[in-house]
Amino acid sequence: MTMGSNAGGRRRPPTIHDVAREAGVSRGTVSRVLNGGHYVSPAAQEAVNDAIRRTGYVVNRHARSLITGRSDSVGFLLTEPQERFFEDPNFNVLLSGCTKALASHDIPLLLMLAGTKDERRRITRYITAGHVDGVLLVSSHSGDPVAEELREAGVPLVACGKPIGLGSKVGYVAADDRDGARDMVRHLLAVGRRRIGMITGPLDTPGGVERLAGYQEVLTEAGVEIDEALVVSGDYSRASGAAGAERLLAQAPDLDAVFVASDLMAQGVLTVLERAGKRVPDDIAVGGFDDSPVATEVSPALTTIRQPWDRISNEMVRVLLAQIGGEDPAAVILPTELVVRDSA
Amino acid sequence: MTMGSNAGGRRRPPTIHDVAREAGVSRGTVSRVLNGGHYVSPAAQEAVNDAIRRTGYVVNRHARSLITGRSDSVGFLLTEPQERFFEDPNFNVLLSGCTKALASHDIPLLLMLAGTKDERRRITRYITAGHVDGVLLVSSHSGDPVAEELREAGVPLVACGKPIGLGSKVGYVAADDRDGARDMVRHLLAVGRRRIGMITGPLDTPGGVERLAGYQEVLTEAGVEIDEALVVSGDYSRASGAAGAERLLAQAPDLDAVFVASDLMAQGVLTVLERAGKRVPDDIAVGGFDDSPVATEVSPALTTIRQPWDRISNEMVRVLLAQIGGEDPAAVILPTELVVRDSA
DNA sequence: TTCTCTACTGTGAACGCTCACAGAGCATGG
DNA sequence: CCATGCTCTGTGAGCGTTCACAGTAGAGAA
Repeated sequence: MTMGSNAGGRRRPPTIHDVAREAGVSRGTVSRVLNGGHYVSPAAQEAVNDAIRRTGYVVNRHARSLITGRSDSVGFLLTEPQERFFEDPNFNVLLSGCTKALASHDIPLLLMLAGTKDERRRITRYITAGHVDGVLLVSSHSGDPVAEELREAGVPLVACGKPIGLGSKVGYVAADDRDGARDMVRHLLAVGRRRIGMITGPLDTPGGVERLAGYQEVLTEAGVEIDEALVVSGDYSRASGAAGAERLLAQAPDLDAVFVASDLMAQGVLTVLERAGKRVPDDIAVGGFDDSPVATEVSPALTTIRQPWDRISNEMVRVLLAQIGGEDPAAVILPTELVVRDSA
Repeated sequence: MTMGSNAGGRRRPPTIHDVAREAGVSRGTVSRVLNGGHYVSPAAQEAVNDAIRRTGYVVNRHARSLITGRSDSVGFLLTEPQERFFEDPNFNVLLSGCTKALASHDIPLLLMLAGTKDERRRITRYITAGHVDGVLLVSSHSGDPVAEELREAGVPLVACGKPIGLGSKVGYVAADDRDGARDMVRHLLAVGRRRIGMITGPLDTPGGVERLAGYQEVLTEAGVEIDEALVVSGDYSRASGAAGAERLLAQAPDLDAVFVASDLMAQGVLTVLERAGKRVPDDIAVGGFDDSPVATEVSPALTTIRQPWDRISNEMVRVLLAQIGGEDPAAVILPTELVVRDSA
């Protein structure tokens, strides 16, 4: 234990050379041990590992990157209007999931927020210069200029949710929105509801469109007439959920259930219903989407569709690393799960 | 415009050598232009800048870091139980504020989440190996082993909120919790309340302690007797706010105001009060703390204490960069602001 | 003139690593 | 016996930058 507790001025850290000398082998052998250990004798292997432990050696990533051309880091890029995502608890789950999945590969995550035009320019420049090996993208909007530019530059890219307007050269991971919506509406039918309204997500995003499609499909299958007045659109935010509920109550007083495309909106809906004197689920059943933390914090607890955020983040990382490794971009659709609680 | 739109396989990017040749100067001169431009003639300056623009040159940070020993990147380290922070909208504001403040210095932020023991080990290793120049720390708990180890290794460190148990070698930036609490309680007194309860934050954190101290100070000054039954403790979460409100109502039915140490808890309080048939603010005034997004989403909108999160993140970055530059760790206390809305 | 000082420029030498290559040792097969 | 192949090891070069140093030119002072 000659290392450590050297408070203040840091001393020069051991290099691969020091390890080689300590282990009685050459730099090349140490390097081979560090990178998988192929073509290394067991004896050398052990000697090197011992030496690494004794010296407290940690690879200098800059030197490695300089020669390999890889940075061994990836960017997490958010080009959405940030308020929307930062308000959304799912975003944090996604971000932390990706961070941890990457950490297990010893790859740091660089957070990149593209708000202003200046930031967009800077970030594009940073990424295309090769300072990260690939990018995890959160941007459901169509025609995202940053994403488009990165795609053209050939940067490995994996989006969360199916991206609009980007070609086939980007991978993506998404929950099966349509199937989730189907499950929820089937459940509402199963508990005896017939006048089922819906508050959709933004309809310029695939997620928003798919959830609406699932809703319509099941009703059609069940022979329930689709009433235009029962569908209003929102943007996933609490406020838009409240607004949607008010419109819905006005347009269709005989509503007996509502499928809300996000839990956050559902929270707004519950507030409005309570104020309007409607009991949930007795008078009106409410189904959410996401299974975000708020689902269990509201009263009654939300029946909702769980998006497998942990799996989504893991898959995003897996697909991105594969893509960095030279594989073709993959599209992954993950199953959702109906979570029945008190609201429906 | 010979660059760009080279879809697929990236070509070798221009180096400082290419720029030098293009500008008709030496590598050294280009390097000097890149690093502040001292001791460079205006003519050379211009020639180099032109050449940079023509070639689309971007510095190779790995090569630079290899020789300077700096990484020109900083870590954002979260050692708290993550749920607590990820649930808190302020955390996102802090994170995005730091990211942007750093971006304006062209310094990437590496997100580091220390949950499991394995992650803690990995992160400590990563940081002490010098892969980041400094660390922005979110960890109000006392006796944080990761932070302690980093401090001992001499890593520049700036905490958000006054850290407990860390020596004077770490900088920190905090809001003036005590003063904020004083302002709120004075306001409650000013609107005629006398039986003022409090739901505190965690009392093993300076923030929690300070807010309680401010509450007690003002009541004492005002000659109001401090009643033990009027103070219950929470942990900043919605659920603990609700629980606190229930205890408070049981212990002190004549309560006419309550100062809640976070907006999130206040949200829980409002729910309980509504259910108990208490009108806010008529029967009971509610004061929050943070001015987080929920403050305006609940009804009635919360009167609260605004923490200057944008300034906090900017200051954290400023202090950290100064510390990396060799200055001594600084402690910065920023003023809070009373925001009067409907709940008190 | 000559000497000094300042402003500017170019030139190796690093930084710590990986990679290609050469070569050693050993077994196998003809 | 050499030829061939395999496993393993060491060596030199080079990744793209900064830094220390040497050196040039011109201005000003002695």
